Amino acid sequence: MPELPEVESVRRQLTPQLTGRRIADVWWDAHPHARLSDLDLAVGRRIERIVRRGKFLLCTLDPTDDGDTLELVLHLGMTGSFSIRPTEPTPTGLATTDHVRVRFDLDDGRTLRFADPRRFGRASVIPAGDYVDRIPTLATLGPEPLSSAFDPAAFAAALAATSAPVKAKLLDQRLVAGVGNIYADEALWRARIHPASRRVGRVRAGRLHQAIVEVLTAAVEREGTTFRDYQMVNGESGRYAAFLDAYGQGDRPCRRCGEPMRRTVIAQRGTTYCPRCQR
DNA sequence: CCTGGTGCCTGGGTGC
DNA sequence: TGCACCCAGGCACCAG
Repeated sequence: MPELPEVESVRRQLTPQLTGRRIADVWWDAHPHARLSDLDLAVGRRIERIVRRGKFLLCTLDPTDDGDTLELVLHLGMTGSFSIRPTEPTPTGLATTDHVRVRFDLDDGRTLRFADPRRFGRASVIPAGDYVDRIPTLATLGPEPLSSAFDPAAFAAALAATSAPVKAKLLDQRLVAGVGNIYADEALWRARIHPASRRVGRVRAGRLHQAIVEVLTAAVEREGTTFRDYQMVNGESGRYAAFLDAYGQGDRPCRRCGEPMRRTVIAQRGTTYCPRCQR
């Protein structure tokens, strides 16, 4: 379940490996449900830089001979991961046994492999910045939580504007970008807000804003959380799992008050919270 | 527009 | 041991 800290960790590992490299060849999975499109357009292009927006990785490609600027958009979904290894001398397509969905053969004898067992990830080449038509979620993405664009007053106003459970709003990506199930539970625990709460006033919104920033900052420092599937480009695990206070702690006492943590379902997502100190 | 519900996908776990 | 079933969840899509 790669969320902002995990995707940021992947970006930091990919950037020195891929920046300046030219994509010599691309192989990809023709599965009918694969969320892969126009990857052939990346052939011959050089990767100029990689930025992250929410849970998306955006790779800017150098202009084509026709002067078009394209962008490679990557999303890890639930189970996506990247690895870099020497290009196989005899290309045989994809190694489907380990769920490789895309192979980007680079100009330096190495291959970037995108594996994704559950096929929830995506990889698309689009005209740079053309999100409204191609990737609506990216077009309506909320502010980056670890930037000055994440404004407490605007966040409070957005929380007050609608009546869905606060956890659903955190998962929505339009109020704030990059928060998924793990860090939603963590931030709500830290802010002492019940995940099903439909009314979050200014004071609690301020606490939640601060909790989101703190939790994501701490998780980025630990290179994210490895709970099940996520791993980094180098195959290592994120180290934040040992610091989780809420997510996956359904059988433990609350680390703040000792009350047994409770597990429920909110917004169709498994949700763990403390019934005593999250009101 | 807002909200909640379903489906997509597959490995791993559970219960019989 | 085998097998049916269910669950994990980011996002697209749909209905009310």
